[in-house]
Amino acid sequence: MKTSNEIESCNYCIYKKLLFDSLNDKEYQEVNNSRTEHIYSRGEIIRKEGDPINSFLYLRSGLIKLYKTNKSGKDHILSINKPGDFISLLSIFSNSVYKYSITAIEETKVCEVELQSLQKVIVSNSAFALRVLNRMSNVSDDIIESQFEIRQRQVKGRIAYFLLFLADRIYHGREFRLPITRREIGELISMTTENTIRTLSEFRKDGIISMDGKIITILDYDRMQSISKTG
Amino acid sequence: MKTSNEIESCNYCIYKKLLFDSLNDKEYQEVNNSRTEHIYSRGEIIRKEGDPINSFLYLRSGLIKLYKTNKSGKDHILSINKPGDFISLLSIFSNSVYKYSITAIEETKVCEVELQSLQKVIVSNSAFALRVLNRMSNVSDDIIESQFEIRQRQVKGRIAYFLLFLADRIYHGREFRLPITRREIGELISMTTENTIRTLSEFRKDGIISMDGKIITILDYDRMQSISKTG
DNA sequence: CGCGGCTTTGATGTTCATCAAGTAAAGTGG
DNA sequence: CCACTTTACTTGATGAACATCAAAGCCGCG
Repeated sequence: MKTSNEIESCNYCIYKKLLFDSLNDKEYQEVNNSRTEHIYSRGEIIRKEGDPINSFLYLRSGLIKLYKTNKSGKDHILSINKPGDFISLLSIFSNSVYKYSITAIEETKVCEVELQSLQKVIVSNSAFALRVLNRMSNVSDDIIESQFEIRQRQVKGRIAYFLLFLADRIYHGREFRLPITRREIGELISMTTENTIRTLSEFRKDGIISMDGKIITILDYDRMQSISKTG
Repeated sequence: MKTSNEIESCNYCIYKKLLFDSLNDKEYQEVNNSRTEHIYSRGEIIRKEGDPINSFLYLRSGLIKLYKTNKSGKDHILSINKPGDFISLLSIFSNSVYKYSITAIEETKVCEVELQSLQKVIVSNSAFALRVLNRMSNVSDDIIESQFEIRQRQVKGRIAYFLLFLADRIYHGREFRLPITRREIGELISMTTENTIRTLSEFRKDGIISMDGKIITILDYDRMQSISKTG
């Protein structure tokens, strides 16, 4: 992890509109003065389940995964998040430690604001508080939603759902580089690595996707959607 | 649904300590004046996915299920909640409609506070706001936690996990009446009704539980725990 | 260059869903 | 309150979906 010496201005940050718009100058200074920026490279752990929470984190650029590790040491990915999503969940108000681990799956820039400063501003500015809550609850709701969608499908449908998630919500295009390994896809959709690979290969053989290592192109979008719905 | 004419005092309510303790007299009046009580009998729908949110709900007595219905019409239960848990999720601050359906699975008393009153008090009293958030985020976190636990087990482990949940967290004893049907257990643990029944029967044959209709007694608690862990 | 993690495919067996068919229990209308 | 209808429960048989084990090629990195 690298901490930037020169802090970037928030003027062009997506969070400017999403969040900080409702702050007055003094409040903004309070937040900004306690704000630091950190850059994590692919694979670096940002926070571990059980780490103490003493700051509020949001993702400025890059991509992260939220996951939990079970007693056997197996990871289960809860969600993949992009800029605009919060990293900190609501636990920052209730739990003293992180309930989930967070790892960068691409080079990722994270903004960190000390919890004390955030709380000060939240108490004084209820419009801001509402926005923070709003965003945080979205993260939880999205996790619950996607788990709901995953659990009612079988392998093919799960893979299709995941590929469409990447195409539509993350990369906004039909060709992209898989940000995670095939093992991790398995950890996300609750399947073994082998079956994940087998299903991707089937999609390739059936002409639904083309695949070159991690580069995936969705060739038949309609069929993919149909598999995601029915599978 | 029956609406009580005489509103009960909050003095002996569990939420008194959990929530309303931090309110001053004026704030308490604000909340209490807009508060109504409703009694739902077993099976009655309290809110449906998509219903507009215009109040804040909490469970005073009884038992409810939170669930979502998929496009094929199949229900998936997200959680079972008891008094002390909130019914309203964080969506009350962000979404205008319920994201989950809520149904009483036992005779249930629900307190309802108009959203406007709640928001007024939240803005004026940050200690109260924090407590509300706290409780609400717990509900989301619990859903995510239990889905995480369920998805890494197979049938026997899932059933064992669920029975231990009932014994330890809901009924605080080894003998209890199943609050939901076997089909609903399937909807909760993502299994078919038949396999749910078969597994319960196996547990009975193996002397781990005894079963008389909906009455379950856990005979061998240790073995049940071991199945929940390893299965 | 070699080691470890990732990827791939095949063979095999287990777990689970589906279908079928019947009993029991619970709710409903006359 | 009883006949009727629906829903819940149960068991067995069968096949599909999936995990596991095994073995080998690939790739990146120190």
